[in-house]
Amino acid sequence: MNERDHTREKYNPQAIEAKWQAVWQEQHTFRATETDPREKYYLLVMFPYPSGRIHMGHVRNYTIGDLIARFQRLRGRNVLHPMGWDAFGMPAENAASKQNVHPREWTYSNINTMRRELQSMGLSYDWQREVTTCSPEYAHREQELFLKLFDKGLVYRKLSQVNWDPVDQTVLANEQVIDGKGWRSGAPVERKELSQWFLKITAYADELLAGLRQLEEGWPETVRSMQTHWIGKSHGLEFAFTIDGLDETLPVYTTRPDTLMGVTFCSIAAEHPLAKRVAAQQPAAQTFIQACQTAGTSEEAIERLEKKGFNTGLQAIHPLTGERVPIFIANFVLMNYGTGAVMAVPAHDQRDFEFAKTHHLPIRVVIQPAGEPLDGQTLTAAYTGPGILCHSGPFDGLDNETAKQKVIETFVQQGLGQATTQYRLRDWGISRQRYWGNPIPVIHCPACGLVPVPTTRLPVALPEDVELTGSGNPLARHPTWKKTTCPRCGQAAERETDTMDTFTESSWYFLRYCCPDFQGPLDVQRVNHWMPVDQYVGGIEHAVLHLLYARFFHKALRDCGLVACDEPFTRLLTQGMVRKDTFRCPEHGWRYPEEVTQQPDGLYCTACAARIIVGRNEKMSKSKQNVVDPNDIIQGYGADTARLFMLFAAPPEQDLEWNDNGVDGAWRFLNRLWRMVQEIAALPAHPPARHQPTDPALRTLRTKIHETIDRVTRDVQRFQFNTGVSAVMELVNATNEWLSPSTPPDRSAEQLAVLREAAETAAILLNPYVPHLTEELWQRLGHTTHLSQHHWPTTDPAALQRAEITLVVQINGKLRARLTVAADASRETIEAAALAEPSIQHHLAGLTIKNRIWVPGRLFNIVAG
RNA sequence: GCCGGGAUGGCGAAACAGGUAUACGCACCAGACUCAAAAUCUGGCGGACGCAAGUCCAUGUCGGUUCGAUUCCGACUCCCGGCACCA
Repeated sequence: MNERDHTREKYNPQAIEAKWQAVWQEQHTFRATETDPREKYYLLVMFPYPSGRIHMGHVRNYTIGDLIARFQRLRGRNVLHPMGWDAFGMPAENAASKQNVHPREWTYSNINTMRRELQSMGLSYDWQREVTTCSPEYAHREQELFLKLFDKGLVYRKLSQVNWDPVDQTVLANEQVIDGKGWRSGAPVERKELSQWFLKITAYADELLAGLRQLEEGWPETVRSMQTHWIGKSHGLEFAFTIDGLDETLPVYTTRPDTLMGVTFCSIAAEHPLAKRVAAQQPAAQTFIQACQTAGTSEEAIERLEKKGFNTGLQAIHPLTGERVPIFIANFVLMNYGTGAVMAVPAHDQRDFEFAKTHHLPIRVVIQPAGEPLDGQTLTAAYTGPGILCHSGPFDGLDNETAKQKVIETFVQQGLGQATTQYRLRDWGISRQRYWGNPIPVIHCPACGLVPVPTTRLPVALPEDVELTGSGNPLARHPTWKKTTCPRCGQAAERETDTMDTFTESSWYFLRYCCPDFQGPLDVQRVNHWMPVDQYVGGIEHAVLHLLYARFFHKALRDCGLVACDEPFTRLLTQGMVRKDTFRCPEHGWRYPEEVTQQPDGLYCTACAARIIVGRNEKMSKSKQNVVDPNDIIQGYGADTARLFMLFAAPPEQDLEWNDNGVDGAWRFLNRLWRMVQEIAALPAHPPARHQPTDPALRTLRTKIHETIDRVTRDVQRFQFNTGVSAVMELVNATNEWLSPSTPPDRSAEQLAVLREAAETAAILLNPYVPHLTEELWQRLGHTTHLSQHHWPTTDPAALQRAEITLVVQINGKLRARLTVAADASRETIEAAALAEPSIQHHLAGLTIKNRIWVPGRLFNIVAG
């Protein structure tokens, strides 16, 4: 019987995982306290919406977060790693109306399921800090925060054009409208005018923009670029045209003051006050305006190609030339950007150009590019590039960038206009006409107007008895809930029936984690102990929505004195999606893998024998029938295998292709590791090596151990988790060489020492990846302390010194020979050895050496010709 | 259209800071063990030519810088993501 055969027990992940999860829970291993003197590290993962069960996206997100948390803990940090539930929202209401359960019941039941699932993954959360946003406690604290923002003047109510989702019967924020459709229902969004609550995010536009520069190191370029674009800051000139025959003016905003002399008409939005005035007198105008507003989205795409307008018959007078130009109501002018009216320069703006072509308006070139001169008659598209001004009176001959400044100066000097800054960003509309959200704590009093609910009368609780039909506003329909008295005058009054956008909850949950039990909005001391978040991990899909709102909310709370730092998330890691092949049958649509049969020439539908179309890898989703249930993997292979596969298959930012064979690979590796450590644990006990051994081969193994420590440490720090795994795999492979049956079973003391060091190092380096297995191996290696509370290993500089190195000999940059030499060999020795190599001599035959490039420790390149 | 990211074996991917391209894993092939299979172990595995030693070619395409380029620069193709009448 050889050494390997009596390998005792098999790796049993279910038993091991249950065992260690229980230990961690009982001993509160991952509890974080503010009194811990070690340096704090706040690791945050985006909390889930409790939709029912966890999916692979969650598994990936939380595995990555857990790896970082465990790594930082081993590195000696006091780690805060909390978890909670983003629990308000529409699905609960939909489920309620369909299944006749209360949204609260549905939500909490899902939370219980998902908490159990997350716990089965062995994630190192401090569950004591669990936060549930639909809890009366959280809603209470949020209402308090709302009132603080209200007092700060950051909340207001106004009549506004809203995006109305006709299916969900609710208002959507601009960010929630995707391709003109509701982000949730997918229904074409309509325009409607309603009184809405807003948070003044625009008051922070400049700071939100400037803050992105501060995040250059820690945030991905894509996210910063998306937010920059979303904020959309631009500089320009605001001035007014006088209107011929009317005693009012038409203010416009332009970023191209240099094209001022090319104006041949003006365009105003359909919702512009002037348009309404015109409509009052001209029925045709009214018809046109209505057409603009009711245009469905499907038609809108077509409509976008065509610039439509209605000539009001009014004339605008150019402030510098006095020229009269027509004013159009145009379907492409937006009311809520700039002034809702634009000066039109068809020669230098593509939209104006198209409009001018369809309405036969003059096109006047005022900027000439270097080279071929442009002619308005023959132009086929607007010229938007740089050039020299012409037909522009006093500005002729200036380059257009200088002209921008000159035109602005002229307007300012003559009191005709001013330099202004515009933002694309608009205030955050938070009103939702839903039940399952946090009520806006304001009372409408007929006498006193809008009166905030006094903090002593908070929280405004949701009524339990509510009828959910799936449409309209349940709170407004409730017979008694909204009836109350005015806190100011005591007269009968009504509650606000709008609830807050659920992005409000996720805008401060990371602050609540710092003090989940605090009897007040936020415990400033504890919040400032943990904030800012050192590392935030989540999906790229929140690049603008959540991540912009949260930054704003945090800054607003800072200005209320509740938190000190300027930016909430120092570093951001956006993980890629989990994808899988899709199968589609021409007859039956999307098919599950088990509904597909493999034939030599392809895949066929089991139901109808039609040939299957194998789609490209797509994000896992129920509709595509390409989901893999994480619970199946965890039950079949164990959480450690699932975690290892997730971390090994791709770097975190990249999309990950789910592959069953890859899961097998992870499983096999863990078994190999298990057997190896078992075998070493069975050898005579010996403390791990502290010094380099005398045996050269053994020295190489110990060098490998320390190189692995070095590589994994670097890889984890730069989030290259996959290569960290590779490094440990190499170490395991190298160590196994010493355990194979061919090696003699009588082992020297130094051999026992190095083998033990190898086993312990592999265990600890993999602990953040596969915590249960490594914890078990650690115990089996004879330790009584827990690996989760151990410290990360450091490298022995002596072990990293290789005695021999292999370097490369090149001729003209081409590899011609490899030399293994003593690490301290001199350049002369190596050059002589290199030139003595037969292959070098062969390739140098007939050539003269012109130059020698010497890279110590790496290569020697002979330049010859 | 604009902004951002990417393209390396049959596949997922690696290459710290311009210096051995294809580490690690998967799949596949061959062998060992087995009555057999699974598991495990050993070996092979970018392409072409060659008995072999070896030679040449290859990191989306084309060009440039360099002794040397997957890496830097320029142009292009394709893919992915975001934004899209923002004046």
